[in-house]
Amino acid sequence: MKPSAFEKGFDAPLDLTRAEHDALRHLQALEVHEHEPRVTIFRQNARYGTAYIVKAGWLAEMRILRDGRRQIQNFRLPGEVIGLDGLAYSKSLFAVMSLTRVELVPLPLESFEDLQQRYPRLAAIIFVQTLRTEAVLREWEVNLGRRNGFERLAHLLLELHRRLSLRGLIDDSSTDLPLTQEELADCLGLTSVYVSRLLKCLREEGLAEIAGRRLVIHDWDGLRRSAGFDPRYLEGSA
Amino acid sequence: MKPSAFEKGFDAPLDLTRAEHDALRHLQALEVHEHEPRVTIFRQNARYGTAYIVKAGWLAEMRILRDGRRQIQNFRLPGEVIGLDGLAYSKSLFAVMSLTRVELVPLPLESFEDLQQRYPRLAAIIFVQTLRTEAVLREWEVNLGRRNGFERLAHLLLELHRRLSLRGLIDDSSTDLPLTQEELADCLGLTSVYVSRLLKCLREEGLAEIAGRRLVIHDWDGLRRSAGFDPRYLEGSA
DNA sequence: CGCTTTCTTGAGTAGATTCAAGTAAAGTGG
DNA sequence: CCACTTTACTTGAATCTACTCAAGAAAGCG
Repeated sequence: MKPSAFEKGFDAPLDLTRAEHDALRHLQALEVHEHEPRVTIFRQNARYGTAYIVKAGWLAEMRILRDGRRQIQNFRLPGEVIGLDGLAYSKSLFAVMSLTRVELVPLPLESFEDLQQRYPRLAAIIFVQTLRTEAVLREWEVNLGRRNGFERLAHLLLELHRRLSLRGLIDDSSTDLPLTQEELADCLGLTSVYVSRLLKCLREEGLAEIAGRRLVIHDWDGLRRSAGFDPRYLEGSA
Repeated sequence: MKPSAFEKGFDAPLDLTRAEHDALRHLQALEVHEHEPRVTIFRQNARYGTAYIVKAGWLAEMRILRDGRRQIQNFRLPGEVIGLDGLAYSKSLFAVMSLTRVELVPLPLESFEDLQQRYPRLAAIIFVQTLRTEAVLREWEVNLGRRNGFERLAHLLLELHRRLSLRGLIDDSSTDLPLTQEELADCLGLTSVYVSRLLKCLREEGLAEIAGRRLVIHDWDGLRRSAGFDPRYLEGSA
């Protein structure tokens, strides 16, 4: 059977045994929660119950400040886990929202120690994934702190393309990009007005363009250079 | 015996058994590496060997871009672990530098699975710490992306104060702050010139001041309000 | 005590914001 | 299927936050 994007996310760090694969399949078979696009999965400050493995779809993790300012902290794509921080905090520090239709496989936190016992390598994979997430957050810090608007946007588009492509979710040269300019702005620490101007720049310089909710990268190498993009933080343990 | 800052870092999430305490003590007794201030502990892009538990001192984790721009991604204080990302990446994505004299206790990565076997709760604590680190990085993203210079600086000072205080490292109302304005700027995504001006603001408004490498917070509550600081991301599983 | 690094302050500038108005695109209901 | 409403995007002009350049003061170091 061809591995799904869901399984690819888990396969990346270690090769799984049959039993581990079966455990994953079993989880999926048991129960899958579906949600519409733009639905809140975890509310900020709400108590955690269970975590979920993303089986399909895109999600965004975000913080909203009291005056309405919003910062998107990360995306979650198939094969990644949301709500794991319930292991360290009883109330969520950020919100999670679906960007597309999503399918989520529950991974109850109470049974996490059990998982650690029965499938230590699955637990290890989740730990490694957490470290990968950390690397992404660190890259976003660099993006927000030390790159200008143009570089930030270029970098984000390259990251998304790479993350999707690693999961086999790129059909052709263009990709579905279910983000408004407002949301892009909230990833980049910019305003939507300025993102619109930056996209125009990218288009005019023939680097990339977003049209009809799809992203097309025309000049991969030029884009990489102008973003200072180095994909190693997204790759396996290479 | 009074728990050291080192042990406090590990105590926070779970109470340790005697055996686990002994394991920690044993590690410390075995070998402690000391380093001078402003020394590179991990070079960017270098291969990982071992991780270290910080026993004493401050460190900074940072990324340097090709043109010299620098972003400090996080600090590491006693009780925290550096170099853990060696479990997910073979080459380090960022550099780690000592800010003060530091004492480091080696935690070899090859023996990590062993640790997981023999002391699963120590491994669990390290996992929870990793999730806490993630929360700090997320807060820095918010700081960099959606707060202005004044708020960013105020927020950082409050975070540092809190993190030190949780480890029992605040002597009186003032704290040692081994950071140049250049380094503060590289945490905040600003320039050192502007940080100097912002510090003047803080001083003039009677909120806080840095003098002679020490931080004094005069108006805790005013500072909290102007930073929008909510310390929950630093606390236990409350 | 001289040398270097760090900090301060001023003046001019640029990257990004705000405000505002208009256009295009996407839903919604008759 | 079309008129209506709403949401998303584009563009211009004015403004501001934070930067650059520069030069002098203060502090740390050998």
